[in-house]
Amino acid sequence: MGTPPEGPSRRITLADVGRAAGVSSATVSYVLNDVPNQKISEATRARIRRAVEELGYTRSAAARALSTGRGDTVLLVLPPWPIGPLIAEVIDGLTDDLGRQGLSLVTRRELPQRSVAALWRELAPAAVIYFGEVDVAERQAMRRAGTYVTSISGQVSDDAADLVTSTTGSGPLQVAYLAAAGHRRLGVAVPTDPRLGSLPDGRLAGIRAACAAAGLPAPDVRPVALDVAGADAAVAAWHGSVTAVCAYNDEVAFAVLHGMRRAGLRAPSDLAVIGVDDIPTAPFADPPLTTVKQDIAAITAHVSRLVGAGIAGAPPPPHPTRDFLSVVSRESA
Amino acid sequence: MGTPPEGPSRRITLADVGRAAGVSSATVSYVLNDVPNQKISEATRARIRRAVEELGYTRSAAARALSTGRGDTVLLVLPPWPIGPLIAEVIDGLTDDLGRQGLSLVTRRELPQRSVAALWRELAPAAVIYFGEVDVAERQAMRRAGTYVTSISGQVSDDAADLVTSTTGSGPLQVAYLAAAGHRRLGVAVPTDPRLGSLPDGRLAGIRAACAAAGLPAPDVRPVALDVAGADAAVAAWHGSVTAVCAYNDEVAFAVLHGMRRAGLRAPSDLAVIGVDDIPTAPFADPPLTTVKQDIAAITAHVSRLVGAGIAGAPPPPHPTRDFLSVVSRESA
DNA sequence: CTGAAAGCGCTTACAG
DNA sequence: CTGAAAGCGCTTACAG
Repeated sequence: MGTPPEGPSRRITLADVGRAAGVSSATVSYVLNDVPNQKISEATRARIRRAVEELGYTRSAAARALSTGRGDTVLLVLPPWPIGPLIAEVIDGLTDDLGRQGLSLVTRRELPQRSVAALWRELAPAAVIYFGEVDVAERQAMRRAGTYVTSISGQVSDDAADLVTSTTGSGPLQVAYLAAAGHRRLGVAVPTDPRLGSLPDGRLAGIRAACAAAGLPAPDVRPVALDVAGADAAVAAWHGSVTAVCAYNDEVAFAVLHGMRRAGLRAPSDLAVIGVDDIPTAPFADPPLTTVKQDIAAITAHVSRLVGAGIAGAPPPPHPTRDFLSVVSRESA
Repeated sequence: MGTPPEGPSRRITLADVGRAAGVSSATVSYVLNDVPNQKISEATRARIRRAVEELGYTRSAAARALSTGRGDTVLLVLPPWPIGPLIAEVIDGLTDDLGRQGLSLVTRRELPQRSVAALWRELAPAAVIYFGEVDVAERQAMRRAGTYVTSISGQVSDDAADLVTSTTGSGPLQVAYLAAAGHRRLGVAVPTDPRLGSLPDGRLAGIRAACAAAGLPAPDVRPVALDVAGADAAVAAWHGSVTAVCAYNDEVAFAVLHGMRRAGLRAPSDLAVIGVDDIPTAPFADPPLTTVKQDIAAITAHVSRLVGAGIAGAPPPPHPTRDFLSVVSRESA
């Protein structure tokens, strides 16, 4: 029913705890926040903690945010492209990892209408994590206001300070794997979803650079739509001219494999195919899909540490040397 | 660097806007919130709106939450099971739809350690949306405190008031589709992931009931692990004894199809297979997967309306009569 | 070793 | 038609 709350539902406050423990609310705040240089006896601390326990006190995020000028939330800005299982995993990992540090992950889709800056001002999050490119001016404004800003990005960043986490290198890894298997003429299958924006370009650049570095000819890049006939033309063009194709991701790889089946071609003999992501169905592709896997758990763990340190004003943790990337070799390449 | 914010980064407040517009902060608050019965001249309103614009004012979520006792956030409690593309879509849709109502979707994974109630007290969200079962006591406590609670659930709910959105029926739909195609002896492929908890049981119950209602014999239920050999035993057992299988979801269907390939069997002639979800790669299965699709956009739109009405204390929107479900018929069944 | 008090930025009866 | 003022629940110099 629409009846307003009534009766015994008053919120338990710091003052309530203080009263129960026989101290002021300030003291409670001190012990709850482990404020240093505040010599409070162990006995008092224990009494306070017990009162907290007994009353079931939880502090108000709003009040805390208001008085400190900064909340315990971390804003993850989701790009407008479709959220795949990978991003889901990232959200997941970040929620867990940050939660362990007392931070609440808040997710916001980046929409053309609503500016991130507006949401940022409203929420006053402790940090914001971008997923991809960051507007330089926006980032600076946030930093000036004391918000830690970082990004999980495919691009190499120009922001020396903390935009460090890179999840690329998948393209080069695909190329290296195929080159090691003796392939020299490579195709690249790029998706056609316009929502992906310039994302495929970055991946593509990585592949092109890797080909050049390895002394391979420039790859034969072709769009593959995610529908049943999407790969037909590309497969026809590749067949004979190219011996292996790097797919933008596993979904595109599935489309390519399907196109090959329609053309009576087999992987890897007629055309080797390698994906990116290792989605759950990758092992059940026909043939089972060789793909590049990102260690999402490691990525989120690192980003969480980065954010934690950044908020505390501590030096950032050393950037992991390994690349969070590996190829899982199955049968398609 | 770790330097604290300094210089011209003071936050713009209601009072600033009031000063600029030559009114009190209270008046600004009134026009910004469209408070009724507060006869403020159009001229004043315009002046205020211009000041807001010029100063780039955005109100502090924390202060607002603190003074109203309720934030503009909506907490979506994510179940501990793995987040698939479907849940990602739900998050997505809800973020969009609720955002349009001025509400911020906040997502929290349900973890064994951290209680939802604690987070709820901290955040003081306007509403919480569960994904599955809700603890009755917890729900009541939240409601008593004025938080709107609802759930997107597979189970039919006992909570007459507002736990209305049901996303099940996929099982019965699978059965109906197969029965219409002349199948009578059905298999069911259930996943083995322990994180799914009792979820498959609900689906299974639906399938069993549908079989009984359609006069079909009880289905032959078998677990299918999501690895390469996972479906082998089940496929061997089903072959000959059963003519079609309902997979718990598309991923399981992929595993079954893969097992069939390993056994030299073809769908649908040897065994028809139908999934649930219509994941992006479903059209590229071999053969293309027939599956039950949920209209996520419609679901999130409805839930958003439900939440919006619930928060406002308005009567809930009529429950949509259609079931958000349809089968997309491809070749596997 | 601990507390009184101001302040964070809003909302909202209440008074005029 | 509009404003002064109390209050939401914290944090944090400051005083003792």
